[in-house]
Amino acid sequence: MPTPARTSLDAIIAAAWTILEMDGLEGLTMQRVAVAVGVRPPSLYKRVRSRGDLVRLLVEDAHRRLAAAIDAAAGSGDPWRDLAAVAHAFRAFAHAHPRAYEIVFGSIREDWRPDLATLAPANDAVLSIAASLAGPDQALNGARMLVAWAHGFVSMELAGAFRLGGDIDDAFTFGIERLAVALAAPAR
Amino acid sequence: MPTPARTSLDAIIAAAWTILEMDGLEGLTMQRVAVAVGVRPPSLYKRVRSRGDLVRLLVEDAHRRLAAAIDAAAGSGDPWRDLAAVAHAFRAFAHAHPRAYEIVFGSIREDWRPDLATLAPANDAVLSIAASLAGPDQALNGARMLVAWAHGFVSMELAGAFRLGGDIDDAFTFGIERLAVALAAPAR
DNA sequence: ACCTGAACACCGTTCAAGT
DNA sequence: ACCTGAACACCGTTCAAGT
Repeated sequence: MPTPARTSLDAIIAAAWTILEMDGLEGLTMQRVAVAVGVRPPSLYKRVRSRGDLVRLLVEDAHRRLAAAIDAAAGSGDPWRDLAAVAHAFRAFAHAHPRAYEIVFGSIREDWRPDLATLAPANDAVLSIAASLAGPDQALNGARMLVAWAHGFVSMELAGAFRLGGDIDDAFTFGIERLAVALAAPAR
Repeated sequence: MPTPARTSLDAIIAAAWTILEMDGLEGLTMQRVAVAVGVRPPSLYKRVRSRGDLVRLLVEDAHRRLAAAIDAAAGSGDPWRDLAAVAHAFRAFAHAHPRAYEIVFGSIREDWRPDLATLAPANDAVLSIAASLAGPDQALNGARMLVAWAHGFVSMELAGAFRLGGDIDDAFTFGIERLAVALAAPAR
């Protein structure tokens, strides 16, 4: 005799986000998710293959949201302005959703990595900025320099790694300005 | 009646490194460490307060080794040459000891973070390079830009995040050259 | 068709008991 | 003084049994 579904994949993902943003990956247990959606742990396996699978769904979701935020920030037509806008949007996302940011860049695991297409809008935006500033030949190198710097800065900031004082906002703005100069400058 | 010690803190740390480099943080269990040093899990708590405490010891050790590698690479007197040497030493360390690198930059946890003094040699080397290139007023901002870029690049590389093809070594060299230009250039 | 209790193989950690 | 088995409170996951 069929039993009505007592939860859903969407409810599970929503509950997982709440727990993840509160207590991080290590706090995200199947037991806590089960309690949050009102079923017993074994029932979760009707919607999700494993805990790892659930994490993969969250990583994909986070990728999509980050890509959308970056894409929305670009498009002014001025690469200098776009660079600053994208960098600030990137950092703002990380500050607003630190755990989401963390799992996007922190999950080494092959099986948690979403499709390249999910990130395509963000990739395109950054590549276009880099091509405008550094020329099409150096677009990929330039984009990698931009993303590496932005990710390194934000992840160190979130990790509390900037411990020598000074103004962090100022350091971020400094980086944006000098990066634009560096990309636009001819190689020495 | 006293019993002779059957293991030591050094043996525990050495075993932990082997396990960590092989299977990462999640593979580092007290049970596996105990087996590796030839005691039962409860005995580990005579040398180490907790698993977290053991991880903290590893993080400290990794910090020291990374700082030493960076310090050794600098000191030519030429900031352009030093910048390249330090960047390559930094990347080489990450490639040679990916898990050690990972726990140095990846551990958000307050209680795992070692003393600032452990990193002092590396901080000094990078600050000195940045001061030479960008001037003393922008030394801290410049150093933060350098470290953010290097860490972002290497961590993305280790995570397999550069997925659009192209030559990664080339992108790294490109970054070094443009960073030097960017720091040495006057603000626009 | 979905949910559940019971079970299994793991964790980290504590502690009384052994030597 | 150090080591151990047993125990506790947790994990993720499977599966037969219930509705």
